[in-house]
Amino acid sequence: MDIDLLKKLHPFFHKYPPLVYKKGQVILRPEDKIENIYFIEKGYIKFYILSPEGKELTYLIYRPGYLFPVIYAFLGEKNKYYFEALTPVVLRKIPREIFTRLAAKNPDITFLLSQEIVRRFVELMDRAQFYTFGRAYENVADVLYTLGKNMGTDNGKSLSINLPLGHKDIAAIAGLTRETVSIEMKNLQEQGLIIYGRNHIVIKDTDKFRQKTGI
Amino acid sequence: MDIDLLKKLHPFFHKYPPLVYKKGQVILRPEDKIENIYFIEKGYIKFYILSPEGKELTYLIYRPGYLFPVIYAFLGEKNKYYFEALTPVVLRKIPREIFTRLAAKNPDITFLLSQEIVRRFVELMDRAQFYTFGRAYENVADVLYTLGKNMGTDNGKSLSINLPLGHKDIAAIAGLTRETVSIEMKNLQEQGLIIYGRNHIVIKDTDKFRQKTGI
DNA sequence: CGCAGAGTTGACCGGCTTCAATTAGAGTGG
DNA sequence: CCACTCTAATTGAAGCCGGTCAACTCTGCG
Repeated sequence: MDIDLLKKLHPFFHKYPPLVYKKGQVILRPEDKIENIYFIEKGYIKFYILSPEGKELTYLIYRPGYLFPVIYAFLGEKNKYYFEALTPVVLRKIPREIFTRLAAKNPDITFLLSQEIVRRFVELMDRAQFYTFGRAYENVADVLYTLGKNMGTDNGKSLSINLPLGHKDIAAIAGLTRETVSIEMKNLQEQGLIIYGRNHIVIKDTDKFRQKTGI
Repeated sequence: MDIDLLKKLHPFFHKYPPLVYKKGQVILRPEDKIENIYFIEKGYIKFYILSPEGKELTYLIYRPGYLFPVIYAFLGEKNKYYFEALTPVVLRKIPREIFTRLAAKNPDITFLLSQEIVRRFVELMDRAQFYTFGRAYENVADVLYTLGKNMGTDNGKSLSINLPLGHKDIAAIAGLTRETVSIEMKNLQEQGLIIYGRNHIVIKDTDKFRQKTGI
């Protein structure tokens, strides 16, 4: 787990001053030149792109312990993406070249980071299946389940996601419209599979949820 | 470029005997236990998944110099994917734990590999945009362009992809049906933007292609 | 109280899929 | 070299899912 990553990286970043962002604030936008690597100490970050027509597609949500933008940490290309505080966050930033040197000297960090990247890669591949083949309800179900697994707390049978996710946030992850997500969320609630609240979503019975939704 | 990776990795893998596969042969399937890491010395590998209904989704095509399955090299989870020879290939395989040790001792290899993984990550994210927002013709255009950039030879103005890609192969990458791809490929040919042949695709004028297709 | 943002509902539309029938082309064996 | 086979590609018709648009409700909050 990336708890390791949090432990490993924290000492290096801790000497830099904490940066606090409020929910909804954009930390990096496409035009920004990437000179720093950010470390998430607290809170959640939404990583998304805006299509030319202004539609949002959320690729991933980052949790404490992760770094961004990893792409530029490794490749140094031009930025195309948005990084936004999904909740209040505390970050630390470190100049890119210092991070690169750090990674070169600490192969265990590079390895752990690679693991994390691969893990996210797999997550994106799984999502891609639903983008292309999935029905709307499968797509929504997969988003909820994936969020639960990655961000949620596992209460044995149930799974709670304590994030302020509105229908449109879910829509942006699922690649659907808000209206469609509304319909599917209502279905899931009526089937008694989830509880949906302002700041949390609960998958009541994970096995039942997966079985009923077919994911 | 991963020419570096090829150079870096070749010495380590060279002592293992070459494995030859014919076009169309499946090298790894979901049921297989992953005990080895494969290195592509020659040829191209298709990396895909089969949905429960039997539909194929091709995530990526790997070229010489790359390793697979990277996911299991780093994570060691259960395999879900297919790896198949898209052309005749020559591989070398190395036991997983030996590779892991190799990576731990050579941070430069881990770093280069991470770069490659991130590069593929970006490729997949770009594709995801077209899965969700794109029209069929944009989707197809993007597949061709991405293949050209990654696998093709750049002749200044034009871009040749020397792979045996049928319409259904392109459909599996684009996440569309073969019929739809047929229509879009015909459009592209009639517009004089591409030449399509049994073993090659040529994007005649890259700039014009991008401009006309809007990608 | 009024406003803004979030969610609901329903009608309509359109692009892609699905299904089916046909044609074209490549590879094989006699 | 020609029939045979199999897969790939083409074409067309029909249907459906989800998108779009618009009107409405609900909620929290200043």
